[in-house]
Amino acid sequence: MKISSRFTVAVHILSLVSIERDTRLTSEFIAESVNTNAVVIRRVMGKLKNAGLIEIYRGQGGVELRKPLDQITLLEIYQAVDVVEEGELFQFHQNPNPNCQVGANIQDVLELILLKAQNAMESVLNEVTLEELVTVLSKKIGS
Amino acid sequence: MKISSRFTVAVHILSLVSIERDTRLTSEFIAESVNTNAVVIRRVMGKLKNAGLIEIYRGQGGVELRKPLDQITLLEIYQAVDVVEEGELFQFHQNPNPNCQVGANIQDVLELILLKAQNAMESVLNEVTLEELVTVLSKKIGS
DNA sequence: CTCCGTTGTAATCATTATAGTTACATCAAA
DNA sequence: TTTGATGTAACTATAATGATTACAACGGAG
Repeated sequence: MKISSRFTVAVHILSLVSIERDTRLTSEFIAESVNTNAVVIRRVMGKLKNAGLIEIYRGQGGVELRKPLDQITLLEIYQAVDVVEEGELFQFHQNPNPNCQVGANIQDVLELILLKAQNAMESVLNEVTLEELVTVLSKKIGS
Repeated sequence: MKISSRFTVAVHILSLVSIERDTRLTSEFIAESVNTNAVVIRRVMGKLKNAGLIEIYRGQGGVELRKPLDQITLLEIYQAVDVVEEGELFQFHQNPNPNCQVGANIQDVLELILLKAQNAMESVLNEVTLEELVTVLSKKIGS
């Protein structure tokens, strides 16, 4: 199991938008950088737009960030593209036997722990902003 | 996206084995507690056996833990059932454009962060033993 | 030694998510 | 009005998941 590349693609897109501020980016251009189809890019960008992270210009094309880089966290991007449902990273089996003492109670007990685990992962994403990422990326590109 | 129920089913199985120590558990019995097919249980148990967590008796049936409860962490169970590949919780898009500065460098930068995120999640699993879980579960059953 | 219930595992199937692709209506600027 | 871009539906291929059937192999009870 892997978390959909929609998330890493979204980060790629936003980094591009940030670094190529002077260029008028089209979905076709971005698709070439990511190495996928332009429609895939448009779909991800549609979600980023719905989340209020970017503005997309029809007609002539072009994308703009709607928030300062240091106010966009990786968690926001992750949530924008719907890769993991809230509190449901781990799949439980449906309808365990309520007549079995273990079956009747295991999920409540386990769920507490798994929520904590998911939360720990997402907290890391919440602590990193696009600004930090782009700074490191720019340095890497410059060198 | 959700992490396969193999993991939560495996925890269910091991809890049952621990709590029903006096019973000779068959895959059919366990399947009724989980509410699934006996073959699904046997497949998960096969992985737990390969990981050295349980001993399974053919012929008459029956399962036994091969390690003390306090020496089995949820992380070990998670790894035993192969639900997430090591360091690959997040899917990257394959072959980003090496001629694009962002495409050529974004993955290295992002990977560091995502490994940290995965690690944070798995660390929580590593901090919880079956003993702790079964203790809470038993209390809940007793009350 | 044979019988019987159980495990181990292959094979098949339905369902779902992902990602790619084509097609085309809609839009906005030149 | 033309042109090139976006938005989105529709379809496809691929893969993972979980359920199910079938059956060989095993091992204890009689």
